Amino acid sequence: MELSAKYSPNEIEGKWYSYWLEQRLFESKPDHRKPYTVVIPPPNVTGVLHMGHMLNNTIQDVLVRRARMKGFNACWVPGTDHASIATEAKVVKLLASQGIQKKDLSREDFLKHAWDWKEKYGGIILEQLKKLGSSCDWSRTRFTMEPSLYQAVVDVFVDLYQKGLIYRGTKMVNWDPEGLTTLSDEEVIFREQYDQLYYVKYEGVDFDGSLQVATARPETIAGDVAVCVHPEDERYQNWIGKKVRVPLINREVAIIADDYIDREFGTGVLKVTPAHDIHDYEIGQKFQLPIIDTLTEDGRISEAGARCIGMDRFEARKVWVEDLKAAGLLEKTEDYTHNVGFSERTDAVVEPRISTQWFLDMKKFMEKNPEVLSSVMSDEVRFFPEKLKNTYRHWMENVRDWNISRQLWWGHRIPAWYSPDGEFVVAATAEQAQAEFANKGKSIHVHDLVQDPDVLDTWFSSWLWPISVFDGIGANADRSELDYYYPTQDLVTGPDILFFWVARMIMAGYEFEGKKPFENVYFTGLIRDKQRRKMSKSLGNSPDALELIERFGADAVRMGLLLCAPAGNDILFDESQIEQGRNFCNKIWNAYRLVEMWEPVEVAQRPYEKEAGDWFEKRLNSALAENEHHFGQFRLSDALMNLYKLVWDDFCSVYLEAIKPAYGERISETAWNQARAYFATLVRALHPFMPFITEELHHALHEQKPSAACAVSDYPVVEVQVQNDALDPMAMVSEVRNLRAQKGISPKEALEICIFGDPDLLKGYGHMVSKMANCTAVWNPSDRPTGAASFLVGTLEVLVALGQSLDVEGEKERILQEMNRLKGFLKGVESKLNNEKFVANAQADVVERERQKQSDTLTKLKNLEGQLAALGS
RNA sequence: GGGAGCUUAGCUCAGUUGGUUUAGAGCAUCUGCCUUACAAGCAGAGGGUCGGGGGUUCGAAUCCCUCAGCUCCCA
Repeated sequence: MELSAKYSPNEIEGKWYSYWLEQRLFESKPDHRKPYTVVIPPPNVTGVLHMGHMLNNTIQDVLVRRARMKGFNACWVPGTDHASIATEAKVVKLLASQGIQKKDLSREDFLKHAWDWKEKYGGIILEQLKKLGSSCDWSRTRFTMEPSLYQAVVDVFVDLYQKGLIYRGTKMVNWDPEGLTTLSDEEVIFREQYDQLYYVKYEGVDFDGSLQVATARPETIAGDVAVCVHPEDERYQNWIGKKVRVPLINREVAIIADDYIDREFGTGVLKVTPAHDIHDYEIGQKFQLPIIDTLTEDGRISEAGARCIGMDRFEARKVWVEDLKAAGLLEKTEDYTHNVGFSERTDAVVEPRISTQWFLDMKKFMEKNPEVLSSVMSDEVRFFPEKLKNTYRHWMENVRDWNISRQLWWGHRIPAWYSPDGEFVVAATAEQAQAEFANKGKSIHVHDLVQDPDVLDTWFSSWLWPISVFDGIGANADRSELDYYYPTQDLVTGPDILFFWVARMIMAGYEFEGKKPFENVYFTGLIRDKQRRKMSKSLGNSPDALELIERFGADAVRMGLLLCAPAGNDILFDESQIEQGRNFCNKIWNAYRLVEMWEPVEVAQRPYEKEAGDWFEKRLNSALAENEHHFGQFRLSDALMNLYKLVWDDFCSVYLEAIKPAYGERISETAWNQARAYFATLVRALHPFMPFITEELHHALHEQKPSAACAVSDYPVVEVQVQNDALDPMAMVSEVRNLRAQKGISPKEALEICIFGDPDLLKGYGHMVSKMANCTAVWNPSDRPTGAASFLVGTLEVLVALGQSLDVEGEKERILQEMNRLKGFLKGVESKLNNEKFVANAQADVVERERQKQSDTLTKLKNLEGQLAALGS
């Protein structure tokens, strides 16, 4: 069969993915084996595959495939997240483009549209993950809003309410004026913004003169209910307790004093606007001040705002500034840089707003579940990279109550029921709510109960994911699978959802199962472009993930992403990395072509074949041993690089070249079989990283009849503990080749080299060295050749007779330089050895090593002196 | 403003409790090669006073102090 010189991934990837699915190799059922469980971070149901997903899922797939080959019962559970606010925003936008406003729709009609959208686009991303090669158990695909998972969320809410961990309260929350919903603290993204700081004059009522107040938000002046200074601020002592007039509004408000005030900021006078700032709100509470909410829910000026009513808050700011200026009340303006909160989903500027919402009491929760923090700090749950433990602790120690209600329709509806007079109970169903009311002595007809219109924060369902995908939570829990698969082993996710998701899964794990949800968390980096910019739609710097797979092949893309992706490090994406992956696939492919091309013959194994096999076997075993270590530390890019070099350098450039039959000869059957066996081992070691090409070659190398698919074959194990050679024979080969390059001697021209030193140093590799360097070696001849170029390999001295063509002066110069370098080195070594404190204090093996260095260097210097003398001085 | 972390070759990164032949890798670069597996290739080479300064130590990329620059998290 003629094989193309170029590897074509497109022809084989689809074939093997179908094969894996037909053989049901990714499906998992509880059995006698140890489980290895991974739950996918469920992508948004409306999402499409982007670079972040590819990285994340490639890492998961590497871990899962390796575990599967190692004989674990590997179970990778896929699924999607309903993504309440994100999906609702998309549906609203889609409807708007069709001329339909959400407010004109009933809840039922809107949800129908949303489900239609979900049916149409939901799961696209899962199909895309298959293109990447993800070995998920697709028969287990879950969705956070499917009936049983929905029910689990409702049951959990009721349970936590009954335990007193959930409460309904009125406080200042984050309000998204575009999404028209509250947000948790974690959904507010602070970004630095350049603004103006306005110095506004508040005229005295019962004193002459005025106070100057610095504010960035003049449009909220109508909500001012006081001005506040620091009690010890000498500038304002006389005015505390007096009154000023709110500019343009003319309301008289008191001058109060509180040590919250930062005297250095602005003029040291704060306008107190409790409805629109969390700190002002707290001061307002303390001084029992009224609250004047001057904004509407969509961020416009309300009736209470007195001026600019109905105008957008930022438009109103401009008008306010103009009017203040016109009235002579704006005294100065200065540039001002501060952090402004934006909605994670809609990017609208978030408003602090007083509102009645549902909260999870974090303080009580953590008191009840101290393991949530301690398990991470003690490495019961291990974080990779470890530094994120600090971030986690900081968050846990400062976290405020979790606002879990959202003013949306798409999501799990809050199971709270209100009687006509406004009282509420929490219950899973209306009937149970009715019973609850009856217990309280209230007889209410089911039809008169009104369910809370709000839904729950998306993360209030995803925090159950590692439990709920196994149907192990809620009133209808079935523990049979959960007991087998839980706790899961590894979680792979981005650091951006450490608080949103990882922390809360740990919370749910301990609260509902009394156990951690996973053993290890691997945090990937963010994918950035070459200029370190985040990938984003608006910048247009995000490559089309599927198109990359189409162009380069999934294996190449996976490799390109992994090569430079240590845990927690951002990935600077560059297409050249994917090219490197593609080139590697091509290299492997061509290695296969070479091996297949050979026609073995039944003769005794040749010495160079034997030596090359011995050499490669050592490399193979030490690389496999190193990789066990790398995987233990989740150092996937190191493990991959290790295999890359093993295949490209050691296997292809050295081993295959070494056993390659000379022109007109044929490889021995023994060597050929050995080469194919090594190749098959490499293929299996590479499989977790590059599943497609390895599956193809696995079948090819077993002549289409492997005992099992590569995906479920045995992961290569380390055969023997490797004893490193005293001298790498390839160092000798490189030096000879270097000499050829320097002297312009063709590789085709055979050389005779004289080696002085201990022949044992190259023992067992003589034939291989001869073949690779195209030379014959004479050991320790009695006569030194004249006119010889020389070099050192370790302590071995090598001479190559060049006769007339030798540049004697140049050679001398080179030797002198090398001697100088060695003398400097020797000086360093000897100053250590002559230092009594070193010899006395350093560990014995360290001292011994220095002695070895000394003697080796002296040998080298002696050799060089001999060479110099031989050249004539 | 509070906290965490980073700074090693042109680029991206390793560097294990301070000592492993006076710092390693991949990519990029340079030189020579169309050698019948692969030019998506082969062979070879060059390149860093480990951000600056100070200290501890027999010994510092590694520990401490300080200065400068950068990143992330939280408010």
